[in-house]
Amino acid sequence: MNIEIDFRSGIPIYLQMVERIKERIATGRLTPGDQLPTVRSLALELRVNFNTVARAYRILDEVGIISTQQGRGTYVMNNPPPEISEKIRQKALKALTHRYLADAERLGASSEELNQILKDQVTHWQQAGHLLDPELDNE
Amino acid sequence: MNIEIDFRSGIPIYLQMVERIKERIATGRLTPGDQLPTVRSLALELRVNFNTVARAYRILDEVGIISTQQGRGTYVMNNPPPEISEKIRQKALKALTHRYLADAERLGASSEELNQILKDQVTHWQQAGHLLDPELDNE
DNA sequence: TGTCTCAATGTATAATTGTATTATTGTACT
DNA sequence: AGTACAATAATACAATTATACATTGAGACA
Repeated sequence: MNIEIDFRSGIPIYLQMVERIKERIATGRLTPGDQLPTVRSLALELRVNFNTVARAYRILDEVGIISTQQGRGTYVMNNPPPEISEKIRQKALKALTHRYLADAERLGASSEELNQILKDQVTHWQQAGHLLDPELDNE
Repeated sequence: MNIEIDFRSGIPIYLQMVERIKERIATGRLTPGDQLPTVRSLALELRVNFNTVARAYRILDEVGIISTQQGRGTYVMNNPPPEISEKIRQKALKALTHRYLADAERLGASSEELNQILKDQVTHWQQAGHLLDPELDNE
């Protein structure tokens, strides 16, 4: 990877790594789909603890620049989609809704049941500002 | 098989697969006696290691939903009793709604816009249906 | 008919990868 | 000195993958 870190600059290592990786992506030396070094290999290369690398990766992941996947590795994400026109956006939203309702119907949902579930989840959506993960626990 | 999994959701792949397959069975898209894809073919389709598929199958096997047989394949067992099936159905509906709202959020939909679109489409869906309560607009 | 071979299937175990939690270190400030 | 806090490291853990293995069944063939 050949990233340069200055241990005496006073700037935290993980922040330096975030910047260096951002640069790589911005300049095209890293492109969507590319796998970044594993936290351990990059840590070895930079003579740093792998948790420090993981911290940098996590920051980039939260911003959506890369995707870290346990057991698989970390990958450069697709470039943020260009501004989509309002009409296309609305069309996509309608298609999405159509598919959703079709699936719900297949699941035998009545309009009342759907109404209830939507009200419930939209409330959470608005309160949290984002959506919570569905519950996957068994029974 | 056309199963959808989200590598970024933070939910383990094998658990996502368990849920998706449960949904298929609960909704009758997979019926008793049907053969599931081999661990290798499904793994290839999902770009995943076949052991991950095997892990999902094993979980479903232990619960008695499917039957995996070395050298033969894996098959859907008899339908689970209705009360279990109903639980799975509800959970599937909630997960479906969650994914829908997450996608809609990504498209920049406000709750008001969503409400309008849903009202529109539900009208077409069931002529009788008034899906959303008006008070959802409030606050 | 028997059995041999082999491809396709699931299984078991270890290695690789990221994650979470806790401990250590360094630095600024009283 | 002492305290508080951030950065880093140590350790244990969970998910996924890599590799080798065991089981099954279909076909070849004597």
